[in-house]
Amino acid sequence: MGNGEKRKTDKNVTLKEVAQALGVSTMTVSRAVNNRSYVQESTRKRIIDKVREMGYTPNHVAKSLVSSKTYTIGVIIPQISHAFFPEVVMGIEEATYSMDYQLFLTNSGENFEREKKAVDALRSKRVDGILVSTSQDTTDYSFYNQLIRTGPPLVFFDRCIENIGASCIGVNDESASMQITEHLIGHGYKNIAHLSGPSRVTIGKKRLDGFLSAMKKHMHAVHDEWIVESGFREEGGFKAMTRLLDLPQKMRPRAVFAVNDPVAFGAIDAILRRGLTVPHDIAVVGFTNDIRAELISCPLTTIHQPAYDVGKIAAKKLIKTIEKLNEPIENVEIVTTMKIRSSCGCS
Amino acid sequence: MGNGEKRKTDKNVTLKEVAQALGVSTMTVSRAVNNRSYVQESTRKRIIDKVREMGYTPNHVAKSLVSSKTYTIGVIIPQISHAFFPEVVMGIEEATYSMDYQLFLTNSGENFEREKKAVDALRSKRVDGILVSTSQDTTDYSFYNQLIRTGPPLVFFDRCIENIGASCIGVNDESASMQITEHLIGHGYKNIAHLSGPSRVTIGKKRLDGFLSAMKKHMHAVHDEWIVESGFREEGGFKAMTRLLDLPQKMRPRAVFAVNDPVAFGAIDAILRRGLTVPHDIAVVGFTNDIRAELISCPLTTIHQPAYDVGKIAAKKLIKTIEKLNEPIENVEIVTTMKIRSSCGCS
DNA sequence: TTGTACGCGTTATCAA
DNA sequence: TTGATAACGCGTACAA
Repeated sequence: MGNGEKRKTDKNVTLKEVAQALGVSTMTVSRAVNNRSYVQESTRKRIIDKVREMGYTPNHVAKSLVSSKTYTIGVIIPQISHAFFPEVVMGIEEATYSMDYQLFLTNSGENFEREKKAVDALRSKRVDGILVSTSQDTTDYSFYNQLIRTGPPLVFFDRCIENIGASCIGVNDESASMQITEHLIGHGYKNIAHLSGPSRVTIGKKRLDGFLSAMKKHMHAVHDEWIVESGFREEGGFKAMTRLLDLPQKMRPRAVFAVNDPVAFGAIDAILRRGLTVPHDIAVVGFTNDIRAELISCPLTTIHQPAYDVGKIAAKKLIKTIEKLNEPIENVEIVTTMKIRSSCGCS
Repeated sequence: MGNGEKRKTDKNVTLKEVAQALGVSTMTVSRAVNNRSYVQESTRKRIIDKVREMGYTPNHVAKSLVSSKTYTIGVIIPQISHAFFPEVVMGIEEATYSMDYQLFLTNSGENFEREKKAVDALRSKRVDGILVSTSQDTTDYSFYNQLIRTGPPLVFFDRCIENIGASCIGVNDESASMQITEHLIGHGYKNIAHLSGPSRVTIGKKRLDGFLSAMKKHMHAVHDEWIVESGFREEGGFKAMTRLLDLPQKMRPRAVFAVNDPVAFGAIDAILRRGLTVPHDIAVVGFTNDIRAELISCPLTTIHQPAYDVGKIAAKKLIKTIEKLNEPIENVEIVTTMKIRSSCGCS
């Protein structure tokens, strides 16, 4: 194990070292490096050359300490595995890249404790702002209340806490839910159930409300048993659908609107395992337009959410909030489109 | 525009402020906050209370400046949109979370210039280490050569530059490619083409080599026209397949091994648009086990890459390299499994 | 045009 | 057990 390799020069080159090598002051080097005026062209050139030669890289840690600005934002997402979120992250990344920020990615795994830990870590890292989509068991609004009052700028995306003093970038959840429910109604379905998200999460509440409005508008009864809380994941959809399937035959719904596509997939799985078919026995629609939606054996009718745009707009909004003094607090609803496929039996 | 809202107290509380409020020195507060010894239990208690009351959060920027340690790693991925990478990121996130690091996510978009910019930005942020999967047009090894010599610890994952002084965490690309090619051969296929990744990217080279070895071993001819460079994305797969389909009938391959699943999807698309079918006219196999692989109308035979594990192991390796003095440089090959479905016509 | 002094928030070190 | 001082690398404010 002869170790003939050169020891790595672990220390980074500093302005001062460059300055000493050149016999000028640190400030002159600083000015040259940052393209400030009041540097003679000749010395600037000497300095830039030396900087290259010595492999100097500016130390943003030190810069941040004096400027209390890190050009960094923190992103907290609830589930990397739900395909919607990576696409949101793409949009965020695009915005941060073009505006010269860096992005800390954290994942709460739908767990509020982990979400709080992430917030604390990000604050300690002195991020300039935070982008959050709340976990499904985030209940303690006072946490965000205080964060918004005392912490860095914050923007919610997709899953928001509204009217708490932060902007929210999402989609038209309520009207889209109404639209897709009415689509079912328009094709003759009357007994429609809803696999709902946790009602304390905005999008869960809004999608439920949209569903209920549509049913009410068309004067269709909604039995209590037809609103089943499923969470946001496949397993939850499977379980919730199982409960519906266990209802007495007469009470069983003829169609199901799931709060999102993963839940719809779980529900479809439950239906098929009972030996029933979609949409013949039970029609199913979702919300998201997950990449799998059009590929499954009975392609899923759903609402397309422009995830990339949500991310990009949210990140831009956050950065504007960081950089401008009086950027207004807004609730932005990006418009969705309905994708009609065969799972609703409407074609 | 009445602005009745309270101005946000933008300044963070510092150790010094806590100290002054208590009439002790900064050091004592520092010691108490960091659970060091030599602090009287009574004063520790007073301090902790005050810290809570004033809402103090440690400033990691300042900490990092003195310790030159940021507990932060940078991750550079080539394509967020390829489903493989978000899953890798999940694994990385899991590891960083459990080891108390934060993760900067950057996306090169398969562009080497952007990749270099990302590296520079990460270095300026003084990350403790970097995790890279190279872009498909990364050619300038000297860049990484220098980075490895003068920069922070670096670990490659999936797409590596080997024997350059950094660890590489990937899968058994060559043997798996050989395996899936032999699977085709074993079912009677002789005229097999390969849609290859860029040969300068390790995984492109290795998968090609595995393919060639298998063909050679079974003494099947490989015409030059049957090796078509496709890149790593669907469009590339579509184009490359089109070239194969444009060959004179007698030269047309009977089966195709694509460098990854997106390319296979593009190829299948091209085949179907010609009015041909898979696997009846042309069999197709891929590599990745993308989430869509089993869902498409003719489910894809492919190699399952444990993306989550790749990410988790790579991040752990990097952090060990950061924290230990003499962590060895390794090439880790995680074992894949073949998923046989109908696209190869072997069932 | 260039240089000097100081401070950002924290910790290591040494003194009390 | 506690405190004073210097240092981390840089930029602001001012002086030369």
